[in-house]
Amino acid sequence: MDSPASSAYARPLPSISAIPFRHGRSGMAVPLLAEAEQERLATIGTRVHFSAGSVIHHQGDEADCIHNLLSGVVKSCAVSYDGSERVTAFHFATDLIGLAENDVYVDTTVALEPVDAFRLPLAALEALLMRDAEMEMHFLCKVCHELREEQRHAILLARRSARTKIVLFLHLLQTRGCLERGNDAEIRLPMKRRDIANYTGLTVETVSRALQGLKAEGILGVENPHSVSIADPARFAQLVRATANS
Amino acid sequence: MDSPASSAYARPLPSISAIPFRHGRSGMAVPLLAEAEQERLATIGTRVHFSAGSVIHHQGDEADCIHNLLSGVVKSCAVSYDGSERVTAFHFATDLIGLAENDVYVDTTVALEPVDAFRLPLAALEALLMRDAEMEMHFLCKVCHELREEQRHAILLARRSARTKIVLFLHLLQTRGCLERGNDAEIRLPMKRRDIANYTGLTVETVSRALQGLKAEGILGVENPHSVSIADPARFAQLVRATANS
DNA sequence: CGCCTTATTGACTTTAGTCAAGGTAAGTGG
DNA sequence: CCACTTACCTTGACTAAAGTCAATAAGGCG
Repeated sequence: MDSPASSAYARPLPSISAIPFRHGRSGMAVPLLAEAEQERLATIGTRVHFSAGSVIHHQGDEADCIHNLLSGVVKSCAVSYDGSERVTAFHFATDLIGLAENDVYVDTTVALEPVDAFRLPLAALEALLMRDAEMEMHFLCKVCHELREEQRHAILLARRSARTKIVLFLHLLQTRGCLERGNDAEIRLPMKRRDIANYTGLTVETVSRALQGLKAEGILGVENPHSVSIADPARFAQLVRATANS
Repeated sequence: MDSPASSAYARPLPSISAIPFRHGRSGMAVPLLAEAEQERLATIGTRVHFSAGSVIHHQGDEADCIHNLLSGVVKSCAVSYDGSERVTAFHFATDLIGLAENDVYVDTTVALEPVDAFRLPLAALEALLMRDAEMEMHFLCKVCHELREEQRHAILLARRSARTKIVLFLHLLQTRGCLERGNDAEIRLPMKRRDIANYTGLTVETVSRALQGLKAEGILGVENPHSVSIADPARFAQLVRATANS
C-alpha cells in the first residue's frame, strides 16, 4: 500500500493505456508502453502542471503539441459560434489530449482539477514515431481506443431516457477510476452539472432531476454536488447491464 | 513495380483519405498514400466484392482483417442485448472498416449497396506497419480522422431538434460525396429510414416527418425514399451553417 | 400479380425542455 | 472570523417536441 505522500505524486513518466486491438487478454485497458519506451518518450517531452480551470489547448489555436495526462481530469469541448458548448470527452490519466485538424486544435481542453501531464511537441513526436514503428503502433492502438470510447459516447447520446444517460455516464466514470480515495463505491464528479449536461445532451435541470430520482429510489447517494455513492450496487449494476449495449 | 497507365482502371488500388493532423492545406480530405504505398499495401491484400445487404464483419467475431472501401456505402452498427440497433457510422470509399477490441469486432458492418473493397489481413498489415513507419503514420492519421468524424456524430446526436439532426445528416452525405451521378444537388440515400433513425437517435416516424417538413417548406425535394434533392440550396446551406458547430 | 417490407400520416402520450424561483455551497473582503 | 456575494444546484409549474400506437400508402421482389 502506498504511503499518503507517494500517492500524492503523479507518475513521473509518460504512460498510455488502452484495450488492445489484437492480442487482448484481460478485456481491460492495459499500459502499452514498456519502461524503455516511457523513457524514450520522456526525452522529447516535459512535465507540466495545470491548475483547476486552466485551459490546456484552445480550439482553433495552432497545434504544436499534445499532452499525455498523468493525473487529474480534463474535459474537451467544442464551442459553437452561438456560444453553446458541447463536451466531446472527459480525459483521465494515461489519455492523450490535443486532437488537431489542419494544424489547429479541434477542441478546447480544460483542467477540471489540478492536472499533471507530459507535454509532447508534435514535431519531435512525429520524428520519434517515424523512426520507432513500435512506439507508433502504441499510439495507433491508443487512438483506436479513443475512437471506440467516442462510439460509446455516441451510443449514450442516442439514448432517449435521461436516467439511462446518467447511469451510463456514472458507469463511465466508474470504469475510468474516477473514485474517491479508498472507497470504490463513491464516484467523484470533478465536473459541474453543466458539463454533465453538455456531455449527455441534456439540460442541467434534467441532470439534476435524474440524479435526485435515482437518490429517491435508494440507488444512489448524492450528499454533495462533487460525488455520488452507489447506495445499491446490485440495482445500479442491473441498470448498467440493462442499458449498456454490446 | 511500375504499372501500365491503364492498370488504374483494370486493378484499382487501396486508397485512404483524411484531413491531415498537421501540414493541412486545403482543409479538405486528401489521399494519404503515394502510388508506391498503394502498391505495397496491395501486395498484402485482395480485392473483394460484397453484394447489397451482405455482412462484411460480424460484431463479436474474431477479427482477422480490416477492409479498405473502394466503392459503395457501408453501415456499421452495434446491437444491444434487447435487440435494438445503433448505427455508429456510415462508411464510404477510402474509409477503413473493421474496428476491433480484444481480437473481436466491435461492430457489425453491412454493405448497403454493392461494395468493392480491399481485404487486409491483420497479421500481415501489422507486420507491414511495423517495418514501414510512414505507412503506419498514414493509418494513424486516418484513425484520427475517424475519431473527429465520430465526434461530429456525437455533436449531431446531442442536438435536440429532429430537423437539425436530419439537416446535419444530409450535409454529412453531401460532404462524403454520396450524390446522384452527374447531379450534385441530388443526395443519394442508400440506407433505409430505420438506419437514419438509428444513426440520428430518432424514430423512423420522426425521420419521415422531418424530411416531409423540409419538403413542405420547399427546401428539399423527396421524390422517392432513396434520394432527396436540394430544392433551395441557399436556405439549405443556411440551415447547415446555423446548426453546424465551430 | 400478390405478398411483404418500408415509408408516411394521424391521434394521443410521455418526457424532457423552458421559465421562474428558491436554496446551498463556495469564495471574497472587511 | 463572519457577513456578503456569487455561482451553482435543486425544485416546481408549464410547454413543446418527440415517442408510441395504429392505420394507410407506397415500393420492391418473388
